[in-house]
Amino acid sequence: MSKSKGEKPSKPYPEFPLFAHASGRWCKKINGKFHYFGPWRDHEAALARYLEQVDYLKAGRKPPNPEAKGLRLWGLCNVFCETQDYKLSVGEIVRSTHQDYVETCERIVKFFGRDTIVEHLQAADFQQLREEMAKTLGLRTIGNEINRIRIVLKYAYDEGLIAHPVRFGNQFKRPPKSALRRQKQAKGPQMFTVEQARELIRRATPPMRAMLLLAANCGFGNNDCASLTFQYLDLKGGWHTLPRPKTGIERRCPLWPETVAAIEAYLPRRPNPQHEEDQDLVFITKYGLRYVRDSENAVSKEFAKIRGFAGTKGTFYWMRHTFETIGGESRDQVAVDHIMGHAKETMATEYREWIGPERLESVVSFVREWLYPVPRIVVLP
DNA sequence: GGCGTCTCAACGTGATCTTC
DNA sequence: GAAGATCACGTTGAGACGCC
Repeated sequence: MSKSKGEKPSKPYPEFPLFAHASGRWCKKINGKFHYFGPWRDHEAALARYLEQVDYLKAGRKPPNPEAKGLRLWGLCNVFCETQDYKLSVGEIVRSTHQDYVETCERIVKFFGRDTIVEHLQAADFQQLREEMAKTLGLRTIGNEINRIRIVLKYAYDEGLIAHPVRFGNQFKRPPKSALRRQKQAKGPQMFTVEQARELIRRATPPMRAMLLLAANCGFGNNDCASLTFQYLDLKGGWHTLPRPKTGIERRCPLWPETVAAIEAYLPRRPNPQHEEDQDLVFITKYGLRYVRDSENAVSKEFAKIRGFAGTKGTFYWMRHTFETIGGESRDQVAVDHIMGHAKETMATEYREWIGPERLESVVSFVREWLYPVPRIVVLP
């Protein structure tokens, strides 16, 4: 028995994406397979359905059933983001973390589709998402993103928005530490040779020379330099006692004569700070601002110029890596960690009350001899 | 002690605007 | 015109804490 479908219609307009299939329906071939979107008699409804489903079909996923009941992905993301808005407003999280969550929500809505029922997501869906992320993101970033995606979907279960936890599958986990280590090794060492370090210091502007010497001498990073205040700097005694801004970990370090001299050479040229709260900062940009601010890192940018002159690659932070590596050769890792401001919460650090200054001096002298070797006088017998 | 979860901060870059 | 500031976005490293 054949149904009469009438005369096969032509496209209502040239850009219309579907074609009239002999079965009486509007059709489109996607990924090598024919999909049907409605009868000839209602081309607008067929087009609307096509537009709803095309992204899912192109991605090789099943489009959601509009009649299906359950929490939709966009609904979950809205509620989750409202919670994060609140956390941001009361200071529980910072702006960058809030932004990370918003972008994670945007990513899963874009990939899975806004109308996807959360409880319909399966391990295979997450595997596809991971493969998609792997096309553009590094291992570390994929791990962090996977983390946040799991947080969003865990939130749905914790809040009672879905009856069962989402199954992510065995593949949708942070990359193992071994893989992260392999990727790091593949990139090669991120430190300067002694010739590169000397050339960078030699070619630097006065403030950058002082900052580079602080990095080589004390393992300072960009923000350490930008946050250093006179309160924590004893040029006469030759010590700094700046706690690490990132962690608040206490640390102190003896300064080389070269470092003291570079800071003293810079200070007469130090511009006046624009803002009252920056009065005590040692390093100020030529426009009177602090070097590292919310969306600006003038240390990185100024270093990039010097790096160009010196004909080397790397970042300012590599000098910190260099200190850690060369300092480690002194065989007193505890003293190196203290100077670096690393918090290693072991029982030993719990019981250790202090580290003698001679141990810190020994480490920085070791690095200094690497950078500025003293000619040895050999006394012949 | 090891690992997973959650969070935060630092680093890096490019386009565009502003100031000197 | 050059240098620095601003904005936006992406990437990476690491600490705190809880659970097994």
